[in-house]
Amino acid sequence: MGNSVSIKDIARKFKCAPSTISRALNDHPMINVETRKTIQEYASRIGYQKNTISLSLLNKCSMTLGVIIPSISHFHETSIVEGMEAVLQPAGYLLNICVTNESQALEKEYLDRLVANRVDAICISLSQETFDFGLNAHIDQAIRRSLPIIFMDRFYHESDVDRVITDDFKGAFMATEHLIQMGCQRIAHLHGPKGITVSQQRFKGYEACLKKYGRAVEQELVKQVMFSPESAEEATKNLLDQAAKPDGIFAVNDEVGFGAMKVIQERNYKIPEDIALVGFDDIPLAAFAPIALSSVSRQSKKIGEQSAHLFLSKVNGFLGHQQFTLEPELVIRESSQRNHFSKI
Amino acid sequence: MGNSVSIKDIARKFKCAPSTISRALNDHPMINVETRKTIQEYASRIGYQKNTISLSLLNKCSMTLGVIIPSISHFHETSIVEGMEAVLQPAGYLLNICVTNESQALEKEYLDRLVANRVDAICISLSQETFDFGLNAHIDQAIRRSLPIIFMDRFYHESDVDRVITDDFKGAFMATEHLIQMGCQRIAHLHGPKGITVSQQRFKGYEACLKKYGRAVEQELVKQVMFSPESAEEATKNLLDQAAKPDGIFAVNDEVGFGAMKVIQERNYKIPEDIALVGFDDIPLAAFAPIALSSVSRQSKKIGEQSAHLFLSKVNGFLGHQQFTLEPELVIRESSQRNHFSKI
DNA sequence: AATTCAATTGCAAACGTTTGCGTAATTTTT
DNA sequence: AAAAATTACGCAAACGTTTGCAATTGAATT
Repeated sequence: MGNSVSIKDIARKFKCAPSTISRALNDHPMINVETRKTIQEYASRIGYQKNTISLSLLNKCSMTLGVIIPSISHFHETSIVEGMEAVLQPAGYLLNICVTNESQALEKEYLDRLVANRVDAICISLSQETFDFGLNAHIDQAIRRSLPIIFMDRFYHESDVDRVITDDFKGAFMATEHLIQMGCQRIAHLHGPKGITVSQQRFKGYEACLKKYGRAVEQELVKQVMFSPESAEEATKNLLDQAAKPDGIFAVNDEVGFGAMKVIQERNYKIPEDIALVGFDDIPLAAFAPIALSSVSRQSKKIGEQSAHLFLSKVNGFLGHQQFTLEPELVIRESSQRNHFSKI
Repeated sequence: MGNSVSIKDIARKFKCAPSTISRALNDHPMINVETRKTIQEYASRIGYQKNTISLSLLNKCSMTLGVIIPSISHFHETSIVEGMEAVLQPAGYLLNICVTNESQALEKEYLDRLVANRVDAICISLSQETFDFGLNAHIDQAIRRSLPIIFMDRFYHESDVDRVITDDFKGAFMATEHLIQMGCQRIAHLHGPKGITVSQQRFKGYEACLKKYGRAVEQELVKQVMFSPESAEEATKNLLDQAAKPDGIFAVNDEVGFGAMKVIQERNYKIPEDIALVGFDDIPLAAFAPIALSSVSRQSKKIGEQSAHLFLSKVNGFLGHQQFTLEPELVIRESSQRNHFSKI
């Protein structure tokens, strides 16, 4: 930091102008080949490292992408980060990652800080607070200063915006349809917390699918859960305590699916014969479950990759907005594959 | 980026010097209260945002911490990031997160880039390649230019270095001792990939504990696994196929513990009565397992917090190196609590 | 009315790098 | 040998901000 060597220091050493050093280090054509060699050797010997801060100031680009996400503790978010990094590392970019914990206030503060740091763009998954109450003023302001904003998962304004999302509705639809095709007559849904976007989308997909097949949503087959084991287990117990039990369960995510599986097994029901089970997110542990858990993949890594590509295209001067909706993918495993054993 | 408004622009607008604007915006005492108000109002109206890049250049500090980690897909690493952010957000710092995928080459490149960006310090968990082959030259060089380097998990040089780690050896020891106290006579270990540091540390803890209780490591009770479901299941099957079966299993991590649990249940052994099971890392899903999985917590979040505090202390001028070793914590759940049911 | 003092504001340098332009030195061409 | 062209390097401005010091203004003191 304080004591790092600069181009000026090297210039003093060689009694020449800083510009000469700069040109030597950057292989400028108009430089004597001998001088260049001498300077380059000296620079690498003392471990000179270009100060990119001054370059950012000069070029008005920081080679940094700001990433604002509500959380970083789930497979989905870390996969997004992995996807971004895979694309942006080779392109020479760094990532500034900010976690908002679904708080609008923090999101606002981070956004300001990233703007102050002049990141080249921001990829954001809106906090629940921002999303629910439409508190977009800070985002709008950022867009107005023509900072590229790329939305992931949660967004607003259908058309005038860059975004990369997966179709949660469709994923839920697919999961439910799959259960129907496996012969399930009474399909329950473990509904996520009301306030959370994915909960709502996934319920709607479930609802729409039932409707398509001429079935109605039965209140007693929809139980709301928190994203905690206790909650998932309790809700499943309630489901199984009812007179008319479900023979299929679509869980809002894999964690909840795990809780359901636990209770189902404790009650000695067979999965998938008695009750078929499908989760969501396709976390790595889904395959590790006692009965490998069927799940819907959100293509999380692809969201990161696609967002990064969108960013690069904007850096390279692409004008106009781009919108990508990635297809969810149903991964069928033991927990719902009813012909699994009979086939063998 | 290109079109953002600067202090000079505002100065032109008010026909005064940039320094006046600067002082007004920073509440400098030697400024007319009227001027200040006018300027501040105008600035906030047009959404002026200070360019911190120029400040970084001037103050030789970027208010950014570089974080280099081998992976970001596990609970451990994301918790570290969470812990850091919790401490550093209020302090006004941003995080540059770089994922090396255990590659020394990438680690090197990221390190260079972070140095070029003049981050105020780097928190690093060495890549396996760097660690195994002692390819520390790039790290040493960074240290020599007096950039603060804080090691997490993997480090070298016992004393001349800042580091925050958890005692994996001790954690493994505790897990094994717990199984012994639960009355297990034949304790197996599902050993992680040979090359990985945690595998080695955890095996050593297992070994040392057995030794303390006058038992030897039995080759046929130690099976090596990859961190994949298939591998964990296969190894467990091998264990259970043997004539002398284990009555306790210490798995190198929770994912492997899940695989083991699956096979044990398939074979209709009872957990924990027939076979007690302990994992490692205490991932959130451990509590969701069909039989809630006992596990050793690495205090991942605390690693992040402590590293952040260490960083702040160095920023504030603390000289000399600091070394923290956090205590692992054994979380006992159903899978190993043998008096669990009898007590009720 | 001359002088001192305080209150505001301006000037310029600094941070590290790049780059267009000018200029000197050297070589080539007439 | 003079003119032109080429080569290699230096100068200075620019990016946006802060800050010590100088300068200006006006008021208060002698």
